[in-house]
Amino acid sequence: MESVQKARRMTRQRRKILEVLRGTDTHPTADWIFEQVRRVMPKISLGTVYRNLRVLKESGEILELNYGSTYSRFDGNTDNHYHFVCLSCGKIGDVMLPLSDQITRQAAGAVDGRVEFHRLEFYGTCGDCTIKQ
Amino acid sequence: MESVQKARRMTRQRRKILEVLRGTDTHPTADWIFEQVRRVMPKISLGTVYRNLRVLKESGEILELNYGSTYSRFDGNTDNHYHFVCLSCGKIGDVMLPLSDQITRQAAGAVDGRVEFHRLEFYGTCGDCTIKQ
DNA sequence: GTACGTGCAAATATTTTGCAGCAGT
DNA sequence: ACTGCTGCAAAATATTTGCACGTAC
Repeated sequence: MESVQKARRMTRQRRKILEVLRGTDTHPTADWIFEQVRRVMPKISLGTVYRNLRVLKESGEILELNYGSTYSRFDGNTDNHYHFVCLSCGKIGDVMLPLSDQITRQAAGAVDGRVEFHRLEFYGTCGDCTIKQ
Repeated sequence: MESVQKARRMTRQRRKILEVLRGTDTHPTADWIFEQVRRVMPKISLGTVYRNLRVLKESGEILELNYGSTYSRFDGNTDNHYHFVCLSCGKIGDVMLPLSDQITRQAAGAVDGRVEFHRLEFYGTCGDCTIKQ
């Protein structure tokens, strides 16, 4: 019943995907990452992007976010941090607020099971959209 | 530029979908709701379920949740409350913890824009799955 | 050399939509 | 009667997968 860990290879594609993700703070979609990588590797396929995003997520090198849309966004910053989602334009930003262990501990008492971590998202209207309104 | 509010009709289908959603605390998927409603309305279509879930969400009568899966789950309890997601079996439970306005206020100072509300999810292993391991 | 990874294309899965007739108000 | 809503089926979207070949180790 033990799950066997596969040997992972750092391919050119995987390295580039990780590089793109670490080089932005826009929390991009799989398709956006695909377009960026394609500029330097025109033959890469979207399937490869998805496969790598899954591998990278499983190994804890990136995070997958699904905040109220039909598609996933990815985050190359794995320090646990909070997000702010703009209800008007859909943009996702980072929130520079200290993580609270206390919140997780509080929940531990209110839940049947073991709480490992928490995720907190703020929703509202971002600065740009407030101006346009 | 004003968005005009449409008159909504409480059809048999819409009423039943809402009833199903309010009658469970399992945070079901659109498909599960479809199967339940189908037992009493065999001719209802999945498209109608999706259309109604959207209308009900827009009018604030239900919540849509997307917690790390490829599909949405829905919640008939709109008192803002927190959720606990089991990483092992995917089950979503409610967390009976008092909502914290303080958290939203704290974020307001750390974000460029207007923060309206927050969502907090806890992740871990639920009681059932802890036993099985 | 081995076996994991890739590109391609087809398959899935979930959600949305056009349309003609139905039904709530 | 007016206009929103339904069922049906097809379309759109996002993601996954089978396969034969390629490549990191």
